[in-house]
Amino acid sequence: MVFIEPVIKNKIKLARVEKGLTQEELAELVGVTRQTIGLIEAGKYNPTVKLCLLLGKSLSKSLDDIFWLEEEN
Amino acid sequence: MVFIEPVIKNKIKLARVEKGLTQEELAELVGVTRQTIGLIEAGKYNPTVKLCLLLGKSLSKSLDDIFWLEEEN
DNA sequence: ACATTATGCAATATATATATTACAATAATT
DNA sequence: AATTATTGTAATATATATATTGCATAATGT
Repeated sequence: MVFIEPVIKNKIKLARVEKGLTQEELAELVGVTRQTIGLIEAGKYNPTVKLCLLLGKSLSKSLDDIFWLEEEN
Repeated sequence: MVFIEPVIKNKIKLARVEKGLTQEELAELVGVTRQTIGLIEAGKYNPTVKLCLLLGKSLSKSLDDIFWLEEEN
């Protein structure tokens, strides 16, 4: 039984820049710190669904638009 | 400035029963304990996006199908 | 060149997601 | 009715998401 570590990807940075927002501005919109946004964009944090939903709302994107599982070939 | 606490809703229980799975079976599929599934279904946990993606995969549903923000009227 | 803004990153602290164990309550089966 | 399977819940422990502070670096504007 081999457990494959799933890889979670996101488009937060792309969607944020499209909206003309800085990390700090987005952070304030969703109620977290700039560092948290930076680490999520860098793929180093596994955010909670509550934060993901707030990010989607602030970026006018659905969860499915922003977050997905990278398929293991 | 009044901060409204967002309410996160989910359809895990409905989707799980539709698939004919017990909490324990779903828990094993996604690699958590039965208690974690029970608490998520009861709306008492705010799961990570990684777990949400694995739940969606196991239940053949997208994130948007399962998780949403309850709108404040 | 200088000042300002935006981002990266590291160390430590705190809050909370999740595990573990256990028991009670309810539903389903025989 | 008795047994078994499923779910609810509580107490404590652990892992990790997030905050806080600070500094370095890159980008942008004057």
